[in-house]
Amino acid sequence: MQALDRGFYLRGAEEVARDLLGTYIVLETERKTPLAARIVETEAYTRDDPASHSFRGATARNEVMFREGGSAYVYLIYGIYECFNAVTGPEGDGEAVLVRAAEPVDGILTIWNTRFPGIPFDPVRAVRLLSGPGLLTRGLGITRARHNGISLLSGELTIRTDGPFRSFELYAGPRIGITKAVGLIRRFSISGSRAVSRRT
DNA sequence: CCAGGGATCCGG
DNA sequence: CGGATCCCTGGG
Repeated sequence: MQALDRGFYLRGAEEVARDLLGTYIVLETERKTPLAARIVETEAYTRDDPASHSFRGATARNEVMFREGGSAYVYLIYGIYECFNAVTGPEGDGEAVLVRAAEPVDGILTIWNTRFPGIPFDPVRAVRLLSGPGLLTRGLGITRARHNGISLLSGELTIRTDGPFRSFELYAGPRIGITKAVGLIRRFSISGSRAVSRRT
C-alpha cells in the first residue's frame, strides 16, 4: 500500500475528510507488530469554524494545525483521551480532519490484548475496538507526546491507500460532541460500517 | 444519566 | 491567577 502523498493533504479539510474514508492508518514501530486500521469516520475542522481549535488563531496547543498539510495533530481531551487529526491545506490555513473511528485490520489480537488483557478474543467486539476518537488513539497507541507534529507521509505513523476506488456509500451528517456550529454537516462515515462511533 | 480527568484559554 | 470548558468514555 502507498502512503498518501503531500498533494492529498494540500486540499480543504472537508474534501480530505471524505477521501480519508476507506484508507488505512498504519503504525510501524520496531518493537511491536505493525498495526493497521481502516478509517470509517472523520470530521472536518476549518479556520472559520467556531468549533475548531484554530478558530481563535494559533496557540501553543494548536500550532501544528497551521502547518502544511500532512502532519499529525494530536491533543488531549477531557484529561484522559487523545484525539488524532490529519492536518490539511497549505501552511497557515489551520485546518485538520479528526479521525473518529476505524476498523482494525492488522494486529487485531495485539490491540485486543492491550485493551482487554486476559479476556478471550471476541471477533464481534473486536470490530469496535477503535470506534471513537479516544478509543482509536488508545488502541493504536497514538499519543500526543510521541506523535503530535510528526509527518504522515512516511515513518512510524502513515495513512495509506490501496487504490483510488470508493466502494461504499458515503454518509454525511452533523459532528459529535461539539457545542458550537452544531448545524454544519462535517462528519463523514462509511454507511453501514459496524465500526463507526456510537452516539449520533 | 453523569463524573472523572488535566490541559488550555480567556477574562480580571 | 481562577474557573469554565473541552472534537470522550464507561459504568449506573
